[in-house]
Amino acid sequence: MNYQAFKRRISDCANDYFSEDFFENRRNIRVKKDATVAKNLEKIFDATLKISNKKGFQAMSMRDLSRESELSLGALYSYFPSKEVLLKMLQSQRRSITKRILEEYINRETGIKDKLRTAVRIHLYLSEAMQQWFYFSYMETKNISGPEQAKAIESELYTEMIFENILREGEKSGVFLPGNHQLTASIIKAMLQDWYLKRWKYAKRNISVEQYAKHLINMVETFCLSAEYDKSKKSGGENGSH
Amino acid sequence: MNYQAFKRRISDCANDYFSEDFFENRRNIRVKKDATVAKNLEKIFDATLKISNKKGFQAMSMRDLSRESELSLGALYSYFPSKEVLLKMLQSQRRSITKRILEEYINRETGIKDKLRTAVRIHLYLSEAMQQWFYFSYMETKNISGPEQAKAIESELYTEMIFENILREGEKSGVFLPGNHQLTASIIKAMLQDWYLKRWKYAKRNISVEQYAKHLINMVETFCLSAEYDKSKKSGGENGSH
DNA sequence: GTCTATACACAGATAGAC
DNA sequence: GTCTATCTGTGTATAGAC
Repeated sequence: MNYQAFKRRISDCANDYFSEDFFENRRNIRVKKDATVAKNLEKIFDATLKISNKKGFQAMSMRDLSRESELSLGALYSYFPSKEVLLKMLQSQRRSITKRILEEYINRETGIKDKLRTAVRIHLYLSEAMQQWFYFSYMETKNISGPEQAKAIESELYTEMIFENILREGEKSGVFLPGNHQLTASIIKAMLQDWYLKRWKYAKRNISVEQYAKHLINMVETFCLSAEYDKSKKSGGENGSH
Repeated sequence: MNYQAFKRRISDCANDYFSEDFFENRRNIRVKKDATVAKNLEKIFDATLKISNKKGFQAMSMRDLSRESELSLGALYSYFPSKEVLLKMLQSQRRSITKRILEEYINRETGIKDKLRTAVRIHLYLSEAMQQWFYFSYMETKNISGPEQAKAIESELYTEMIFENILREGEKSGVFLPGNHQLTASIIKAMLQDWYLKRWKYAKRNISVEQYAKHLINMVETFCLSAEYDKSKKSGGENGSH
């Protein structure tokens, strides 16, 4: 599975505006026809991400959004009742996609070593395919009050737990070394996040998502794999990172 | 050098509002007496960081700041001509401190392995001592236009270069393995940043900055140290991370 | 469904008394 | 040096025509 194949695979389900998770938001929308809703919501969400990633969600005015989305101020407000709810809708729609795809790919793997590799790789691929949203979500949800922030934290811990569980399970079967798996999982998460938080840097250096994935997997396995499973380390292994 | 010792050491110079780097900002301040300026600037900066870390700098109104800093709106404006300049002043003052201390400690080391350890450790200690500002700087400077953003990027790359150079130098003397040092340095930076970006998480888990530093150094050395220098790996070394 | 015009609140910044 | 009172622009959100 490389990035190109991944991107083709998810392109169908990416515009799913009427999945279960999103459905409660449907009542916020005054417009009747589903096709119109899907088309315009996508314009609105895209515009929101584009502007917010330049100057922040707070600093984005509804007039900015109106210009970029090519809908009038009045029209915008028939898709959401307030700017705050717009953010909630965007978050719930994108989070739903992300969770579904991540789980789908990880559950497909059986070997524990492959599970770790796939988790790293798919997370990177996802954040590459939806870079604007991942960045947005990281930067904006911290400033939101109440239940929306709680969901952001939950989401952070959820991904982390995936890695922690893989490491723990791997330790039991002797594939991974014992250690502070929670802390290691946190740090893996941090490394994954850097890919979308510093996209400008890696783009400038022509680091592809494949290269980054390899380097990261190499680093994690060097640290986590127990001796008998660790074939590549200190031997000039084939993957070339070292 | 542990964190407590570090904190005592830097507490004197932390409130240095009249160093060279900051001096050009002195003319923005209408108030004459240096002692008054230092006292009130600290109140203003602290309040700015406190409010901004809750809801973002954009969302912080001057009335919020007035309340928190216990200075009237009018008084505030005798310390800076605009909200935008306030941010510049805060950034230049804190950046100046950070750079000075980081260099001071790293240059003190001679052995290359110690240099790496100290760079990691002092960066973590600094971001622990000035957590609010590190967080603020990360979250806010992305949304700023022009030269201020350029400075943020420069600062990011500067720290990264410190690590890249250490790894490169260590490779020459056979202490570190060859590899993509730039990429490894990026990732080290990401791991360092996680400490202040996810402070809430580590606090809740009672992970101390010492523990985090140890884990991180262990991880980096496992990956970078060449075989003959790597004594702790796969042998249940004394530091207990594995 | 989408538009234009507008209500109303609150932001940043200043004036001038003390 | 610090205060209160106020100016002026821009923000979110709505009303009502088409």
